Amino acid sequence: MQPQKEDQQVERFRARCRQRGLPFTAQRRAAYEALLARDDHPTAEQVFEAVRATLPDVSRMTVYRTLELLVDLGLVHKVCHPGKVARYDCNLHPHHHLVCVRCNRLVDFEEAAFEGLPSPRAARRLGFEVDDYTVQFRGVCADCRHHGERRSEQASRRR
Amino acid sequence: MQPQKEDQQVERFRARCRQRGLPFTAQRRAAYEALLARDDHPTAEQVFEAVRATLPDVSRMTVYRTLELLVDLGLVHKVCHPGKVARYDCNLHPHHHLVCVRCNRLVDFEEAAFEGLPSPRAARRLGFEVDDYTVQFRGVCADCRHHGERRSEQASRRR
DNA sequence: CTGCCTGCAAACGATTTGCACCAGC
DNA sequence: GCTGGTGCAAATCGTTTGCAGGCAG
Repeated sequence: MQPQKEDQQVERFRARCRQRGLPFTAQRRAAYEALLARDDHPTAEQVFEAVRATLPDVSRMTVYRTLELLVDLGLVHKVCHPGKVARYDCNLHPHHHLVCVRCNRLVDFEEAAFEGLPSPRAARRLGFEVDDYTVQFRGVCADCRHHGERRSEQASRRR
Repeated sequence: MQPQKEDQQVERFRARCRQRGLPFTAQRRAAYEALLARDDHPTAEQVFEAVRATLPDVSRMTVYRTLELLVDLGLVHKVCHPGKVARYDCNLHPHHHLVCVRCNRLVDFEEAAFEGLPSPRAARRLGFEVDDYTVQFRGVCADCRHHGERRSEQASRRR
C-alpha cells in the first residue's frame, strides 16, 4: 500500500474517533498502521507483535480492543474463514477468497468477472441491508493436492 | 429435510466409513443425524446437546471428533463466519450467506441469480482446484438496524 | 485379535473481564 | 476535571491431547 494512501486512512481513523468523541491515542494509531502495512489477514497477535516494534510497552489488550474498534467504525473487516483465531483485513476493496478445505489457507484475489453482482432479493425479504459482498471459492490448494497437508491455523500467508 | 433423504445421507456416511476402513458406530450415526435434523449452523456444543437426547452417555469429545470426521469425508461443511466457535452445516447444496457485521448473525439463502458463476481464472493461476462457492453478503440485519444490538455469538438462529 | 473409538481429565490458547491508574480533550 | 483508555492479571470458554479400557470388523 502506498504511503500517502496509508496516511489518508490514518486520517480517516482520527476523524471517526473525533466524530464519536473518542480519544485518538498513539496506541490506536500504531495498531492501525501496523495493520495497514500488511496485505494479508493478520491475527490480533501478529498485529500486537508488529505494534511492539514501535511501542514496546503496548499491551496485547489494547491491540485487541483497537482492532474491534476499527471493525466497529467500519474501517476494517473481520475476515470470514474456517479457522478459530480472528483475522483482520484493512483492505475494503471488493475482493474474493479462495479457501482450502484441507489446510484452511485463505487467499485473496480480485477478478472482474465477479464485480457487480446484484443485491440479493432475499436480503430485502429478510430485512438485511447489504453493503458489499465477497465470493468464497472452496477448494484444495496446490500444496494440499501435492503433499497430503492437514488442517492448520497457517491459513493465510504473505502473498 | 425429508426423512428418506436423511436416511440416504446416513447411508452415505456409513459407506464412506467402510471405504476408509473406519468403524461406523452408534455415536457417529447419532451425531450426524442430530446435525441433519437442523437447518441452521449449530456449534459442536449444540450438536452434543442434541445427541445426548438419544445417547445420554455420549462424550462431548466424540461429537467434536465425529464432526471433524464428517468435514474430512466431505459430508459436512465447516461454515466460514466471523465468530470464534466452529459451526457446521450439513447442507451441501450451493447456497449463499447474509452476514450481519454488527451481531455476526449468519443467514442462508438460495437465489437463482447467483448460480453458475464461472470458476475464477485466478484459482488456476494460484494452483487452486475449486469445488464450489458461496457468496457472502455483508450488511446489517433488521434487529441491529432497529435496536442497537451488539456483536454476539448468537450468529445463527433457527429459520 | 487388532486397530480404531470412546470417554475422561488435564492442558491449551485465544479472547474477555475487572480493576486501579493515567491521559486526551 | 471528567470520561474513556491502558495495562495487568485472573477468568472464561471452545477445543485439543494423552491415555486406559472397550468395541467393531
